[in-house]
Formats: sequence, C-alpha cells, structure tokens
Amino acid sequence: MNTQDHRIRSSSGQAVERLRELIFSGQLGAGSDHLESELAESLGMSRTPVREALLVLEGQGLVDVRPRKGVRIKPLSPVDMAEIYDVLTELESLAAANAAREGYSADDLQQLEHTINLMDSALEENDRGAWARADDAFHAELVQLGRNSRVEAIAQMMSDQVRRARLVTLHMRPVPNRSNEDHRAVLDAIAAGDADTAARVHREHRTAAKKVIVDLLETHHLSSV
Amino acid sequence: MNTQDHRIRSSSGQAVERLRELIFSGQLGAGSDHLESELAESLGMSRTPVREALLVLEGQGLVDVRPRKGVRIKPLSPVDMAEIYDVLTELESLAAANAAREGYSADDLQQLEHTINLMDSALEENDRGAWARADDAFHAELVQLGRNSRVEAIAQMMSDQVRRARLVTLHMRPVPNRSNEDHRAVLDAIAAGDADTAARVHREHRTAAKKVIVDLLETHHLSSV
DNA sequence: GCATAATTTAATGTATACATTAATGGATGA
DNA sequence: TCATCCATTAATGTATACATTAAATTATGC
Repeated sequence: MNTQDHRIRSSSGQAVERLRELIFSGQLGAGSDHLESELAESLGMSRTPVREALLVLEGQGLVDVRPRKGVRIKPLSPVDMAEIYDVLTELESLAAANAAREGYSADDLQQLEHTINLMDSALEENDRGAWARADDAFHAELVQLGRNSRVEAIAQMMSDQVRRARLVTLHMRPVPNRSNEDHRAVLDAIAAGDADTAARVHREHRTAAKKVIVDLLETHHLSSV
Repeated sequence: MNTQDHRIRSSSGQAVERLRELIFSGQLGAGSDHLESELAESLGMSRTPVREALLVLEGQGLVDVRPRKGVRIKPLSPVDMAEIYDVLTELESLAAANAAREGYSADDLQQLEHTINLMDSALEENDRGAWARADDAFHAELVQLGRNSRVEAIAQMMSDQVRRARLVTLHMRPVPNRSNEDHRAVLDAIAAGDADTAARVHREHRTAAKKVIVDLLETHHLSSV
C-alpha cells in the first residue's frame, strides 16, 4: 500500500508483510497474544523493525499493542463485522456511482467482467477458495474504478480485517449463487453510466451480504473470530 | 485515539501529540521536509520515539516518510480535498441515518443542539475561529451518535487532514450562514427518527460544502495547502 | 491466615552505536 | 567539455544495551 515496489528491502517492510501473512493464514490466531521478542526471533530480526511493523499493523486495525501484555491479534465480534460491512457498503457504493460517472468504455471494464466470469466458474466447480479470491478481486477492482485513493485505502483496510474471519465462515455459509447476478447488475449500470442504479444495486448487494455473515456468526455463537 | 487517558507518559505518545500540534498550527508547513534528527532534537528526545510517532502519523495520512529526503508534511491538492469530502459525506450521512434509528431522546441530543447554538453565536459575533471549532464539534458529535467506531475513527482522520487547510481557507470563504439551517434540519430528522431525511439532508450539506472549498482552492490557484 | 507492602522479574520504552544506502561531488577518461 | 565512475557523506535502518514500569511473588505485619 505504501512503500516498496516488488522486493521488500527493509526488515521493517518485510516484517509488515510476513506478519500480515501469518495473520491472514491463521497462524497467528484471532485473540492470541505475542511478545515482541518472540515475533522478532521467529522473523529472524531484532525487536526494532518488529516494533515498527506492529505500529503499522495497529494503524491498519489488525493488532492491538497492549503494553506488558503482548500484542493481540485483534478479534472480530459480530458487532465489529457489522461496522466493517457498513463502511464497505457506503464507500463501495460511492465508488460504483463514481465509476459510472467516469464513462468507462467496454474495454475499460473488461477486467471487471473477466473477474465476474472467474466467480461463475468457481461456483460451477464449487471451489469456494477460488470464489473468495475472485470476490476480493471484484471488490478491489470496483473500488479502483471509482478513482478515489482514500476510498481505495480504507476499503482495502476493511477487507483485510474481514479476510481472516472468512477462514472460519467460508465453508459454513450457503453457496453465494445470488452474488453474481448482483455483480453483473453493478457492472451493467456502470457501463450504462447510471450512477444511481450502480450505487443502489451495490448497496443492496452488500447489505444482504452483511446480514448473511452477521447472522451466521450469531447463530454459531462465534462471539469473536 | 488509541493509547493514553490524560497524561501522555511515553515519549512516543508525546511525540505524536506534539507533532500533530505543530502540523495543525502550521509551524510545520504543508509540503515542508524535516529530518528525523532535527525533529528529535526540537522535541528533546532521541530518534527512536520520533520514528515511531512518524509511522503513526503516516498511517493517519498526515506525513509521507521518504527515505533520505526527510519526512514531508503532506500537502493537500484540490483533488485530495474532493476525495476527503466525498468520504466524509458518505460516512457522516451513514452516521446521521444510524443516529436517527437509535431513537435518541431530546435529552440525548441536547449536546448536539448546544453545539449548534454555539455556532449561531459565533456567526453573530463574526468569530470564524469559534465557528470552526464548533463546526468540528458538531460533526464529531454527529458521528458519535451513529455508533460505529470505525466510522468515527475514519471521519476523525479525514477531518484532521482537512483542518490544516482551513488555516488558509477560513478567512477567504463566505460567511457560512446557510450551514446552521442544515445542521438543525439534520438534528430534527434524527430527533424524529427519520433516517432517510437525516442522511439526505446531511449529504446535501456536505456536498455543498465540498463545492465551496474546492472552488475556493481552484479559484485562488492553491494547488496545495 | 489474610491483607498489604516491598522485592523481584519480565516485559516494553528509549538512547545510542553501528550498518547500510542513496545522493552528492569530484576525478578521470575520452 | 561532457559523461561516467568512484569516493565521500549524510541520511535512514537496525541491533543492542540500558531505563522504566507494571505485574507477580514473596515477605511481613496484624
């Protein structure tokens, strides 16, 4: 998001990247506590770059630094999830509306259409992992089309926070058949330059998704993931 | 936003607070570059806590850390300002809608009404500084009523980024007479539990404000503030 | 035996020395 | 004269030693 191009040179940057991987893969589980010195040792570097990385990750909402109690991988409650989905709903709908106003050509929107096709294939093959990755890509691409770098950054942060929770929920929820109709409707509205429809359809899409996830967490008594 | 209650104990926390003051007061001007060692000396501490503070401030969008070129106090272009206002418009309107749904009593809303009254007085006395502070307070209180901690945090960050620019624009723009009608209309809609109206009125309010500010910057050829 | 206070301990917070790196300026060559 | 390469330098990046602090544990008084 901020620093290097391809090869992360600084230890600090490496620490951010590797800690993110450990968090998203679940190796650093939600709610677990970790000492700076342990993390430093496991990453093969001194505490200094690890501390700097932890400050960055705290700013991204992924960890809580709690003096003398270790850094906690931030757990997400159903309330947190609802908050995050509400933010995503608003900002992505704004992005959809702005995208529609940009007057993109069919060619400009090819990538987004391709991503929707990927989701279709994933659904047919019942490959939920592939579907999730394509869904992430769809939302990221949509937001990019809105051309607001702050919206992009915030949406990315919120998506990151949700990603870990999906490790748990992905195989519990119903197959998201409905989703792709919504995605295509948003794409069509953008292509037609209809900002209101793009925003409205996307808003409904996200609102429905929020309900599915939050209900799922509450039904299964997952007070934090 | 994150750590201490009243007395900042750690140097790192002090550095964040004091650097923020220096930025918002204009003593560290937009676009200016500064060495870590200079900042450390002027704050009377070593580089370590200053570096940590700069990482936090970078996360808040207030500075850019550019290796070997010093940290730059992030300047805002008219495009940046438009982006920020768009984010604020969406999230505050969401907050207004959610506030309306909370079913607050007149008593709960007393603080917000008081703040609007403060703005009225400030306008009568033509005290733009007081008006600006009350306007900040209004928006902060509104967002709090929406009960979404992430919306609060993001709105705060965006407001912070705008605050420095207002040093320049505050005395250039027309007296914001219209503003308070809007504020009262939002308050009334919240009190009436009318979420759609609250969101719509607030959206129109912010959209108008965005236009005033962006036009002002462009008219005066302020490519960055 | 229980509560409170003092001591110990284990973690974070800070300073500093050192390593690394990219920009600068100068020398060397064509 | 100009371009390229090398050396210098000045900044950031990292490791480490040390200071500080809050929690845990033990000791002490009642």
